[in-house]
Amino acid sequence: MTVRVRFCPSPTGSPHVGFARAALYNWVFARHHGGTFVFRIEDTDKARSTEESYQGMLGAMRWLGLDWDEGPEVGGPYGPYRQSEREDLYREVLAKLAGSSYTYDCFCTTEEVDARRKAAGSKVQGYDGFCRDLDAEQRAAFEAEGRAPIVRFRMPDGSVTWQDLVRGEVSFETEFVPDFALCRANGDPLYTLVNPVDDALMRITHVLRGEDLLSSTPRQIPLHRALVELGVSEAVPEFGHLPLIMGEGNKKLSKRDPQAHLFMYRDQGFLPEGLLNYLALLGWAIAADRDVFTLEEMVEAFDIADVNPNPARFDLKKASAINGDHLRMLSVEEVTHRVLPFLKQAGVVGDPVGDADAQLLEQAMPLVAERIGKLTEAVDLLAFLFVDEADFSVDEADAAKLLDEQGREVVRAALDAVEGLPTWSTAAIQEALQASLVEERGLKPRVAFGPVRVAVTGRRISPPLFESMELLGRDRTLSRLRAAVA
RNA sequence: GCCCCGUUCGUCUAGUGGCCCAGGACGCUGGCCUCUCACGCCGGAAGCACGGGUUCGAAUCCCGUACGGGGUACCA
Repeated sequence: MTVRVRFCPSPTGSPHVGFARAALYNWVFARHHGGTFVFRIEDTDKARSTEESYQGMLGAMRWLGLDWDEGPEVGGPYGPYRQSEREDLYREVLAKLAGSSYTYDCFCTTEEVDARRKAAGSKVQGYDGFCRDLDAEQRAAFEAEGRAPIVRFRMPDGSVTWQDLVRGEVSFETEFVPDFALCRANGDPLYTLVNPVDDALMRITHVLRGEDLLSSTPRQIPLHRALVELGVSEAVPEFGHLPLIMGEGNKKLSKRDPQAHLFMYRDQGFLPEGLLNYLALLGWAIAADRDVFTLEEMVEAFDIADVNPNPARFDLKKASAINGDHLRMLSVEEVTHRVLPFLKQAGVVGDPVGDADAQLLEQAMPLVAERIGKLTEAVDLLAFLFVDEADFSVDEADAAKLLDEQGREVVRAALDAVEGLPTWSTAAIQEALQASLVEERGLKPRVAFGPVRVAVTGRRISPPLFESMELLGRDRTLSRLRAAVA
């Protein structure tokens, strides 16, 4: 049997980290088994779905590098893949169900149901089955009142049990699972119908989703069985419920939580492979003593049975650390390529990049590639090399600390030592400063080079000083040293 | 309230009855390296929720309790 899995977000709001994790696990599962990864858009809720959000979902998948075999823009044999374009299909299936004994028409309002539940002192919430066995006369009476019925699924007696791919055996007594609505009174199909119907129609074999949907499974399995019985599909899929990702306060990470937003990580300079690696760790481990790996390695090693069922807290610090490890796995050329958009956006280099800047960048990147944990950090480290001399400024707080009277004295000495250098090279600069400041004046290296660093780069934290001075060039370096002591 | 799921260092995890007086990672912390910051290296503190069983033997199996989470719509 060929594995077919799907990832089916609702385009409401911006994609969040739970989105990325669910997409990742489904994608990896499909790739591991050589199966098909279906991307479907669940936009049946017309009031909440937006085109902007839809575009965001596609953009998020592309940024993450999770490609889909069937879905929007690539098509496939079971399309269309946006539920808003599948309404005819749902109405067709709904008609089949309505013509069977698996469903019944229900005329009750929510208020009536609540009132009856309350009066009966029932512990169970939701529908009470009032309309299950209406006769023709009762139907006629409701219709005479002008009521439009909805279609409800008739839950079977007994229990629903399945082998959850992540949790093992899970079982619900159906007395606690009320008959549920499949459509609105106006005929609009609901998620309860549409999600399992699409899984059935698209021949999905494994449903991997968040634990928040665990309690909808005892409704979906009987519905799937009915669909098989009615010839709509061939088999009931297997289910696996992934642990939820928790945020602050140990609540499910919600769209309201700023840490939840995927694009925040992209904009902060996370690598998609770094974020994905971290997300994979929330519920899965590749080995006992290892937690940095590539997507390919994950595809190779992934087994849904190894996924941990308990919820995990999102830890930004560890996510950053893993991201840093991935950054250091990249070649300098690759880091340069990834950093470039951030440099352009910050206006550090032009767009397109000029020849001189490109050359300078190529020389400077080896100095910064290893010392950043996020792509945006390169911008701060590199800006001093590219800025127009007129716009160069020294960080005030850093200047206050290091360019005091004593610091300026050091800078004067540095200026003397370096001004007449016959060759302007890292080695020559280092030798001259070392001799003058450390050996001659007996200064500790950090005391000697700190003020010079601030004067030349504008900050206490910078790429290595002597290399920086060489790259900056003699003229600009000297003018900055003079400016610092003026 | 009711139903379901879960519970190993602060956090993420390894562990599927003896290899565990519990291993790794992030974080924290002492030190080394060092022109700053990172990186790298060496060391430290820190955990099997609790109570009963089962067993020669339990972090691992069973029951209960506590705690946490999810669900409970004509949302998805």
